[in-house]
Amino acid sequence: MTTIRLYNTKTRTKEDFAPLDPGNVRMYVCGPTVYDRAHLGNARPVVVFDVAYRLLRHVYGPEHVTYVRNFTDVDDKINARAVENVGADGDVMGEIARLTETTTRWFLDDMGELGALEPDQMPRATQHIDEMIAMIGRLIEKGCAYEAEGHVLFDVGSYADYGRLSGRSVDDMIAGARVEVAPYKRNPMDFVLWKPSSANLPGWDSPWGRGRPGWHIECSAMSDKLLWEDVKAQLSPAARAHPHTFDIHGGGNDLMFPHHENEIAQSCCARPEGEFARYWLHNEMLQVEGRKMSKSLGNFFTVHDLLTGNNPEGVRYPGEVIRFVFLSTHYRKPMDWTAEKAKEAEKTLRRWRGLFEGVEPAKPFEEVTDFLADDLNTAGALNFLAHVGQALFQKAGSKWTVPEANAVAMTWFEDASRFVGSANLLGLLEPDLGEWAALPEADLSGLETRLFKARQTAMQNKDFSEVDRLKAALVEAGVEVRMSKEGVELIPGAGFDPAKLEALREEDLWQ
RNA sequence: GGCGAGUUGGCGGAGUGGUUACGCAGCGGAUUGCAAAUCCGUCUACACCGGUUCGAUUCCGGUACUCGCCUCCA
Repeated sequence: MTTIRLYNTKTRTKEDFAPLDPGNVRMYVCGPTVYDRAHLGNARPVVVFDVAYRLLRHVYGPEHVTYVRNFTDVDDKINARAVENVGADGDVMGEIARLTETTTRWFLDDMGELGALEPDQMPRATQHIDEMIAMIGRLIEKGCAYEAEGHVLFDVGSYADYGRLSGRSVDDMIAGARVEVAPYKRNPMDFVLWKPSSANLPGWDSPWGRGRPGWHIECSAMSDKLLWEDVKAQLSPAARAHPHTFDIHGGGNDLMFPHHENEIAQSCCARPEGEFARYWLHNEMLQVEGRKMSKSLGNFFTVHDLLTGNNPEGVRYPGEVIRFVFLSTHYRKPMDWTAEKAKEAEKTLRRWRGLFEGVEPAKPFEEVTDFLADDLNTAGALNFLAHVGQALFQKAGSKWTVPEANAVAMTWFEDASRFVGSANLLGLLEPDLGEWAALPEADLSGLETRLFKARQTAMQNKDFSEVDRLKAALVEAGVEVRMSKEGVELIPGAGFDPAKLEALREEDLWQ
């Protein structure tokens, strides 16, 4: 069996991944707060951990892997946005329900376009308030949390390892803290587990009055419930006895502190006989055109903006292209989204698509697995595929001899052609993904015939004016035109516009 | 200030203790109604300084620079 190696933030080393129970591999990833469209940065962890999920499924079997990603649907940002949006009826609660439901669906749609499989479970925070209240109660019992002015706070002084994941000491953090400290806090670093809520905002009854949970406790409670309490009876005896409750916890590295640090403190203190996640994975941040993505710099894009062409280039980037760009940078390196990169990605995909056209998808081959098993080396896997493509290409063009240097690549031919031929090759390990935003396709056969005939006539007349008009019209519709004596090839490009193409068919030019 | 990551040719980006990465762009040529595509050929590398070594871009130490997080933000 393939040994997966993962860089564990907790130990700062690449480790062999040994599941607590190979029959029940469990991964939790922090999901979005649902108050707006997902931006490009939100998408990176989704794609990264989608690859991790696929790899785990490939190695341990789909039925032996559980992936949980939450939706944070109770949060200050949601409340604030709802208050902003609310109509004349002043129904803030109704607006919150509408907002969270809509943005949740948007998120799933957009991520689906990027070829991300849906996690096995996608809990919403509001569905697990009871578990959060119970966990907070346990923390108070154990002396790790205290009530103050309607709030419940976690006492970081009660957890000796606080700061270990992110490599900070509490003293340093206090010294460097720039935020004003609420007077009721025992320690400036103490964070909120429960806070009061006003009557017009979401709130739940609790031993500490009507209120709502803090952000950090949500993930602790949901991961504990779904990846430990609900499944521990089915675990192997060894896994049940193991101090760790589940295998992998993932997220962006900006969540390392304070969010993940706080999760660890909460989960470990609520269950002092044990620990929490065994491997911690963090993806690096995304940049746009070399700079941090921010609204003020005007380089802020939602995934939807890129998919639909609502961006400075006015280009609709298929999800497949976006995914390719993501995968071409290792997840622990900063990734720079640039229009040029996206253009290159599309070109490469098209080239591969052409090479492997008509080849049936088949089972993945182990070379790709090996790359991914080495700490999710997606860039290496893509490079490997590029090599295979090169070999295939050279084999296809039989005019000349294949150089000795490519002899090794040639031996991959059989497996590679079957695998890479998949229209969904960026699934990398599971070629059959179902529907997602692939490169645009269109029926251009009639137009090809028309253009080819016009060109044949023109070759005899030596009058190419009509051919040029037809070509210009196609280019205008975003179609790439290739002509030769043998035939005409029309390829829809990034700027392809089906509506314009349909309009073309109606014109006399084409009759 | 604290914590962490990175620095490969014009650009992107793998990889390796000694042998061409690769792609894009460029240049020269073939082909071509124009063009595109394609083909052939070809130029630019491993931040800097030490150390280990027969030999380092690859390992170790230091310097410089860049970036991210520490603040709602993935």
